[in-house]
Amino acid sequence: MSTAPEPPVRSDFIREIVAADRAAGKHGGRVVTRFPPEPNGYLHIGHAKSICLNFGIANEQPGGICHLRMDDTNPTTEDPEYVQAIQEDVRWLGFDWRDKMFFASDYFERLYDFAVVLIKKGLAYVDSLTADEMRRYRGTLTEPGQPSPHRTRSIEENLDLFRRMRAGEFADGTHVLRAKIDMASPNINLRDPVLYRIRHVAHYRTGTSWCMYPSYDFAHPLSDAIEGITHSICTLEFEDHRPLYDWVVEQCETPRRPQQIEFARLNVTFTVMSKRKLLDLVERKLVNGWDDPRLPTLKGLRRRGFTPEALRAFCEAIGVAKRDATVEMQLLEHFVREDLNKRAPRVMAVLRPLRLVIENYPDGQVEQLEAVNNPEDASAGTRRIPFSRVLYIDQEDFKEDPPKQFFRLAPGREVRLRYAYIITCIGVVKDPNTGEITELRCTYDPETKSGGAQAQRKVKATIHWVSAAHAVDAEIRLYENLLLTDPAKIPADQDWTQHLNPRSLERLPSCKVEPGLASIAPGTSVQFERVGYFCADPDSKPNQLVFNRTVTLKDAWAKLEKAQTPR
RNA sequence: UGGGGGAUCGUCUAGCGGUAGGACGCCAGCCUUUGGAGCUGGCUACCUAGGUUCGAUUCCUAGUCCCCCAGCCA
Repeated sequence: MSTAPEPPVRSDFIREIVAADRAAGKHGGRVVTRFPPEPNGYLHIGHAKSICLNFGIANEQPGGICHLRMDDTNPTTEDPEYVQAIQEDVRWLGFDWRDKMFFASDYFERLYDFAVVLIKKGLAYVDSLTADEMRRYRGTLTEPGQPSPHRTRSIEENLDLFRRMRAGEFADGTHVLRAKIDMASPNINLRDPVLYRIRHVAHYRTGTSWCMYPSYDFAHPLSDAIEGITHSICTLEFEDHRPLYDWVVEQCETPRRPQQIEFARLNVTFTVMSKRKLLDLVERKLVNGWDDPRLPTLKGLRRRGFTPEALRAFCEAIGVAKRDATVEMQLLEHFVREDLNKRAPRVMAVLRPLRLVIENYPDGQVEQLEAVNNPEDASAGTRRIPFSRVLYIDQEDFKEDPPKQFFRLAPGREVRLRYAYIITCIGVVKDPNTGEITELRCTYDPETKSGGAQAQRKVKATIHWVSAAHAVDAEIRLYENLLLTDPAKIPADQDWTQHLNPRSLERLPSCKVEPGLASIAPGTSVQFERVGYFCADPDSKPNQLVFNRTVTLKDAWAKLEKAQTPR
């Protein structure tokens, strides 16, 4: 398979390094990257940035390839369910690892051998301090650490102890294997980091073959080296692990020496990205599972109606750099709108129905009116929608006492019904007890039918509608920001969930949508004209459709209204 | 107060000694049978102070501020 490399749309400091390395013949001119998630949670949009970067770079280079590797060195939190989900998400995003799917757990035996090499070189030792003691010996940010009393164990004793650790002779926490580097290093990562810890826990892939597991700092660089990774791209917090990364590949004398490069992770306003917080939301049932459309998980975004194209365009637009950055949610929304505007068929849906009767329209008459499916795409064609005497319009499109600049329906006013007629409101029916408006009485002008003689007449507004007798029932779920505050601005001593937006989900159970939608497949995106982009939810049933609002349309009136009513 | 990083429009991001550019956002207007889309115009930035230089966002010096690190997590 020799697909031509894709030209990079824009460059960044990492692509510059890769290009320079390639030009200089470093790594034999090869470019091999990897995306190395730990299968202990679901992927989110921050991972998407990393996926787009790693696969993007590989795809741009002749012969370049990106591996998918499960960094599964901690059996206590990992699960095959996540492995499955991660693969689905990466594929859904549009990337292909071909046959390069790997597991760090497949390297356990080789990793063990590397550890033995280190011990034999006098560069690793078995320590028997408790976790607490080890912490005290480590020193602090400003004070050097002290050597463990076990630091001087003989190579023979270390070899023996390490073998017995593997054999299962010791309980959890009684011994660890540590690198022997420098307890006085100003870089705390170099103060004899732990390489192996005992955990009598079954691993989801290796079962009970092992009762000790390598740490990230040991397994990661070696996994990269084993796979021949050339550029090991990770986030900023690993920057001061790089000397350790280099030490491990150097001292283990691996034939290949990958190079670690760090970039700033993605933050997005009004949402959370940390695994801990996401898990918190799911476990405390503050959201409805990992695919809750309010979550920035890829599963959540997919269910919400975000497309892979939009996500990739977003990841490209945000760039790659080293400074901490928080991208505005509006940028993400911009890219879904841009994508869906080109592709989503237009349909009409009424979210909060208000009954409207056209007094001079013949009772029992039904017309099939022609409507354009997508003004941005002529090939999408047209469809027929039924029109009759009794309709529903959205409550928002009528005001008994319209404010300035409100162009829609009001007593005595006329508006166009999209693809239909111009109507005039001649009466308002109210519930005698509550005063609530229950029905609008209108007349229509038969000459103003769409495409007809008077159709060109200018009116201030066009509103959407559905025919009451023909409409299909639907539940529509509206979403807003998960948080009211940017997580970065929440004080650390505060429970961040206090800042959750109580209106992040609003269910509208009694919506009416046009009949053509009756058999829409879950996952399909449409535009509800004048309202927003929506995606059919898997909860949909034949006579009870469910839609998720992906994003609103830009709304000039909402902005005006907000400006007019100072709080 | 140790070490590692980073500071450019409101937000991301470009710049590699020679007029500070792009995207989102915002504002104004045009257009419109979606107050959508589209189009036009506009808005706002080099952390500070010195120095080198004909010329500094870029190089040097000294500060300031922000982020990360004291897991047997990754």
